[in-house]
Amino acid sequence: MYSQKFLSSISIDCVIFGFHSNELKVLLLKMKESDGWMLPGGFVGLDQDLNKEASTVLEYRTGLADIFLRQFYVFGNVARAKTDHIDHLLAKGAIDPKAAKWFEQRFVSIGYYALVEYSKVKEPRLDYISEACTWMPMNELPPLLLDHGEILDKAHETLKKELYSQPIGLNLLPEEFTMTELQSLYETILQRTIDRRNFRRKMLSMKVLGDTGKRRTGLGHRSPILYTFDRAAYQTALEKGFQASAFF
Amino acid sequence: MYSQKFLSSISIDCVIFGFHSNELKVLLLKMKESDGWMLPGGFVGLDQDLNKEASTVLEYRTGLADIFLRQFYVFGNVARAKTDHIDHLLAKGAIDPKAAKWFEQRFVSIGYYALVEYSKVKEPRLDYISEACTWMPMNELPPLLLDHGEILDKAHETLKKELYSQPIGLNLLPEEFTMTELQSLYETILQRTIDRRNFRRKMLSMKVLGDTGKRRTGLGHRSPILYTFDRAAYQTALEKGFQASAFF
DNA sequence: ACAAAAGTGTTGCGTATACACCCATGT
DNA sequence: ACATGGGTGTATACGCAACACTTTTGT
Repeated sequence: MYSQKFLSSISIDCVIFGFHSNELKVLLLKMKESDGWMLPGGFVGLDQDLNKEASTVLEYRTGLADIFLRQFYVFGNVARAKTDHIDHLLAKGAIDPKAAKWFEQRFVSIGYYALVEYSKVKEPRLDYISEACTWMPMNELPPLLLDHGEILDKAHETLKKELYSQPIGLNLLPEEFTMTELQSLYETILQRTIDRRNFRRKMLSMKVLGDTGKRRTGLGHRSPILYTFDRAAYQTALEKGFQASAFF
Repeated sequence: MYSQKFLSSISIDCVIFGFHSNELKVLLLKMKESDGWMLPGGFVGLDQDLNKEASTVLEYRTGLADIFLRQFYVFGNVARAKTDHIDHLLAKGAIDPKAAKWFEQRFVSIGYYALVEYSKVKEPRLDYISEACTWMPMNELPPLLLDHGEILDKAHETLKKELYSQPIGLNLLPEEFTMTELQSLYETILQRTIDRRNFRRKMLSMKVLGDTGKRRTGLGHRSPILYTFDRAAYQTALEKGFQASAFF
């Protein structure tokens, strides 16, 4: 049973962001026998490191390993554990009654957010209490169960902040992309427009982009340059961060 | 017993920062029957909110309520729970053997850091396994048990980062202070020197300082102006943050 | 008078912002 | 040829960084 395999009272919730057709999307689970959606999550194996377990959840859902994944907040209010929907699931037979005790307990949930390349995720995997696992656009989110709406908001807020001190995009875009696509990603996350020319200058000054020499053709206009991320430079920028000393 | 009162597997560790005689200090517990020191911490009551419980720990140790207190990271590696020192404490009789099971379990610990006004903390309170609770300077830390050294480092690192996007000082300085004292706090946290004139200009431009009209006298030189924080402005700056849009 | 720290202003430089024109491509 | 988006440059403003002299106070 659960209690012999997992640490009790602790859960992990993952906000998995993807970017597709100019929209920021999140991977959500549609629960069986319920109108509500949830964030994919899991529990912590008795002999597993916490962060490792979070990437296991991620890998299970997306099939992707070595992905940008980061803790952003711990949700530990008593009130978050209104288990109405668990009762509902039990009543409907979606959860094994023997596991009821486990699911009815109060959980302190550690929130992680991940950035993944939309196109690399093939068929998000289901578990036995979910009837669907799909990308949902951030703009038109379905109703979320428990406090998952709040968790999602906080993740988005964190992502916005991180954008200012770190490069972002390596994990969200395909291998090769145009400057406009990169800008579109930034605009989507920040929810505002950015001047094209200034954006380009700023990005190039970061020295994390490599020009592939190639161009994307077939559009009804001038062919844009295809860029890649310079992995080494990107990694350095991630670790060191920007503008940490742009003060005093 | 513990397991009837607290969520299992979860602990809270608090890094409580204070500032005194130009040194950044941390409140640490000296353990009975051991050479090691620990961060003050606690567990989460079954019917208590997580953040609330963290401020309970803080209040218990310092006697202060309504203090700057923030989550900064969750420490959840399996390896962090080397319980050698627990065995030691048990052997020495410092822990009730009936509680052994509780203390021997693996904990995932939620790290909080707090900023408190050194002079407001009278006698840090002890518990039954600590023989001392005192302010220790960050520069000359004693040996810490478990992964508490790592936790402390991460807290300090976080504090440094936050300094760039938020005002800091309201919780660390006395009600009235000179510009030099404020600068000294910043220099101590950042571990570097700052130009006096630039610092003053920057601080005043933040509009969070109020001139009390008073001056500190009795020093062998020109009497410096005493400032206070404008609480309302400070609070706004905390919530909104600085330079969030100093990019694009 | 002297020592020690506080108060004050200016200049340069780099970076963010605002803004407009020409270029390449597919239809 | 034309429409559509891509590529490029310049001028301005603001903020950070560097830097030196005068003022106040206690001894």
